[in-house]
Amino acid sequence: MSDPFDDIPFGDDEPPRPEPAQGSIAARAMAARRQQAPSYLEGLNPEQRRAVETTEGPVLVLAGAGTGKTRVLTTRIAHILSLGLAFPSQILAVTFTNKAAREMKERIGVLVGEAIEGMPWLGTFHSIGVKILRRHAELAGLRSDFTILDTDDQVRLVKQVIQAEGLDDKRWTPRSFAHMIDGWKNKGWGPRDIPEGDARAFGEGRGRELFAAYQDRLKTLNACDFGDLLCHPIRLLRDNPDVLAEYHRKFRYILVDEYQDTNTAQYMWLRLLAQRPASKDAGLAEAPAPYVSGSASPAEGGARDRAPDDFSSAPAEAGSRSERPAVSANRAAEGGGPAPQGAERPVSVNICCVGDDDQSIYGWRGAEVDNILRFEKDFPGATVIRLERNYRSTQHILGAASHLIAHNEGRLGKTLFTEAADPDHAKVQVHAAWDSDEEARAIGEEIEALQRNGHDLDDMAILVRASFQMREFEDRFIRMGIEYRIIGGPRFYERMEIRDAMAYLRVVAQPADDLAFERIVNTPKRGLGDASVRLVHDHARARGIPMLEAARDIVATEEMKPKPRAALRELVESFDRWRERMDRTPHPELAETILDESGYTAMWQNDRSAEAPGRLENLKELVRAMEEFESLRAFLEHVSLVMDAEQKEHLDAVNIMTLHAAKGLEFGTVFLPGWEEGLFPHQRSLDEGGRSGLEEERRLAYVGLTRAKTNCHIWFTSNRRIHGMWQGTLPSRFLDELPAAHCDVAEPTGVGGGYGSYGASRFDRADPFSSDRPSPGWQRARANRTDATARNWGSRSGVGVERIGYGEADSGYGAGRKSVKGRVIEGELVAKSVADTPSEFAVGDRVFHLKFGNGNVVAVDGNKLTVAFDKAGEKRVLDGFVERV
DNA sequence: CACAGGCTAATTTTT
DNA sequence: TTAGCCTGTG
Repeated sequence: MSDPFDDIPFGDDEPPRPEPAQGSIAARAMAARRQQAPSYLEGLNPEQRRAVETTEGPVLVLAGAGTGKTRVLTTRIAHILSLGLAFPSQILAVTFTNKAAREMKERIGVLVGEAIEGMPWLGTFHSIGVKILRRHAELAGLRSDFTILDTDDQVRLVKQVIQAEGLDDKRWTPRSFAHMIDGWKNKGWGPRDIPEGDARAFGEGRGRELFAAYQDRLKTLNACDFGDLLCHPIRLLRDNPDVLAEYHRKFRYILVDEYQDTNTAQYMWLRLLAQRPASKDAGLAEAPAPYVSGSASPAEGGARDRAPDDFSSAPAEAGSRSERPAVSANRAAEGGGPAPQGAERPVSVNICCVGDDDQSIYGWRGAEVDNILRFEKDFPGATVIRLERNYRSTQHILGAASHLIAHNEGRLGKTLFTEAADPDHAKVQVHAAWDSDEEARAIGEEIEALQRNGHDLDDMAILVRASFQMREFEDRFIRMGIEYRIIGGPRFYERMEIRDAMAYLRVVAQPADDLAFERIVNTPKRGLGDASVRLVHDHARARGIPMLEAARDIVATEEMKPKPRAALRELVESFDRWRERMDRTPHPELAETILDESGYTAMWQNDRSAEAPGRLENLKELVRAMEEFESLRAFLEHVSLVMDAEQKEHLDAVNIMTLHAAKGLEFGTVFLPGWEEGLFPHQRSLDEGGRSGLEEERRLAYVGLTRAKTNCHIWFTSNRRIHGMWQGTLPSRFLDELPAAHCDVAEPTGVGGGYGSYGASRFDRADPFSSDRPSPGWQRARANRTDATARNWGSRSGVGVERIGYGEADSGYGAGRKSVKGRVIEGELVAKSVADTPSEFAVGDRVFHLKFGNGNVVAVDGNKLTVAFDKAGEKRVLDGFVERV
């Protein structure tokens, strides 16, 4: 019904789609198509075709930039479906971004024809993680309607935990701890798995306890952070072999996009699903999983078709399949003849990973290039296919990129080449500018010139290392009247108004969602300030109930002053009303009602600021977007995981984005500004990542270069404003790593003749591109980095020392001060009222209340007491807030 | 509760 | 330089 996961019961392997009746025209057409090479295979080059047709066993496709990676992936799926090797629901295909998943779905649709059922298991690691987790939530200690917290919620929760532990959240910032937790979860670690050193490094050595406390809070909130969406399924599958076996039987084919970006948790997750450890006992070999039996006895029809449980039902196209022997599922079995399952080799599903180690640029968020480098060891007998035939760029661009990336060590090694005739394409142009101002102006002028020559702005891009560089271009382009668009700004669901609105909806759908409740309890302003919220919060924690329930308790008493109390009662009643309407009102309508009645819409209507109209517009868009979903819950899930801002404008505009955001895209002309030491490679990568940091920066440069189809312009400046101060800069060492044969030093065309004072550089020499690596420019850059650059870019040492000194001096008094206040009070509450649900107070008891002072209990009603206070008179209070004297 | 002023930190970003 | 956050004041 309205349950978002009702529509994916385990029986989804039987898509309710009509099969063409045997002998029907459709069936004959399908059969005919199988005789000859299907049309979708046409136009693939031999390597691509091999990657598509090697459906069995582990396959690693090393797909260089512009070699048709997505095409291979989608065609491979189409191929599997078209041969009837599996149902759509038996193919697990994972990507990193929703965008990639969407594109893949679309392209498969085109290949296979729209008749194909959607692929339920094509999605991001996280969305598939959720799907698994919803089904088996109870095995992870959650209810299946758990909430997914985004980064913001996560940080707020971490902050609460840090404060509850009595730590100073200045010294131990929630942000950094949330980051640490993410790091741990990227490795698949729970509180007990983290190394002692890590645990000691935070919160006065209490990192582990804090982590555990955080996980505890998540559990009580019935919530997951993003990391949990990977970690819970891993633990769940590992601890429940029967569940794992179900998925083993279910997924016949696994495909992974951008494998070089997988982190350790994702890797564990994949290996769990893709591989069973070698079975040691004969018993298992006799009763193998269906796909193993299929390979051991590839008889037609086969037991595999009639496998007893709904996970393993094979395609129902009986007619077509019996013509082909069931394909053996793994190489180990293939080689060993019948019943080789007892072998040491782990049994792998048909897993196909596609990636490019040279484009691994997400190490900083946990990606392990090592995963791709190790593939052949992990999956013995793997087929490795290299795609090196590039369809995107000119010889010069490929030459420059290849030469640059060759400076990295530990690559799997690919060399891109193009077969396209390469008449007189321009070499990669290297430009120097005096400062970033001139850089932006010159690029703007070049763009105008190109535009005059009939080039589309859409086909040009400026790829920067860091987003602060964008502003310079925006300013310039506005002044010059060049249309531009920024790719990768803030996301739709990250906007304040959207998050607020979502918080309302979340509280309605999930009353235990305290984080959402806290977010909107005083938005719009209701006069419920810190003190009121704290009261509710403390009561909720003390009794282990959701804040909304705590609020309900509190408004029945006189704990609060009349004004906030009335406001809170109003809010509680509103939520009751909305929840009551939830099941009988269409959810978009309900959302409108909520935003209206809560005063949220009015708040923005009364706001005179410039953004207010846009925010109202966004709210409307939110409501509109809801219409596409079956239920409020389905919608909530979509937003937390998937929803992103759509680019509406269709006008011709230059694209401005970071190098990271550019991965996977291509443009006729690409501008790469800011190739200076300290900016690119970025000082921080160097400081924190050492050599591997540098190599990742170099891969980023490689990604930048390979985005260009025909023209590529690299720029560096002699001066750049860093944190508001002008600094002299040195050309990037990457410039020295470009091959002379494919690059030109552009003549200065700029008006102000700007870069003369850049000083002696290799660009003044006759042969600027000497190929020996430690060229003068590089050496100079390195020599200078310690003084000029390090100073300019604030290398950590100086600041770090200072910080440690400050921190230690501060920790004693800072932490002490905070903890007394926050912790003790809370501790008392917990100690007292958790123990006794019915009140431990009796009529006649003498009690003390923080606000009302001493008094005598005159009536007891559950956890609510009526007390005759000596000074304040008779009041209704919560037992949690008084103590016996 | 709202606002002003001080302090801090300052890549990359998906889910 | 600047934006965002926190603290202290009215």
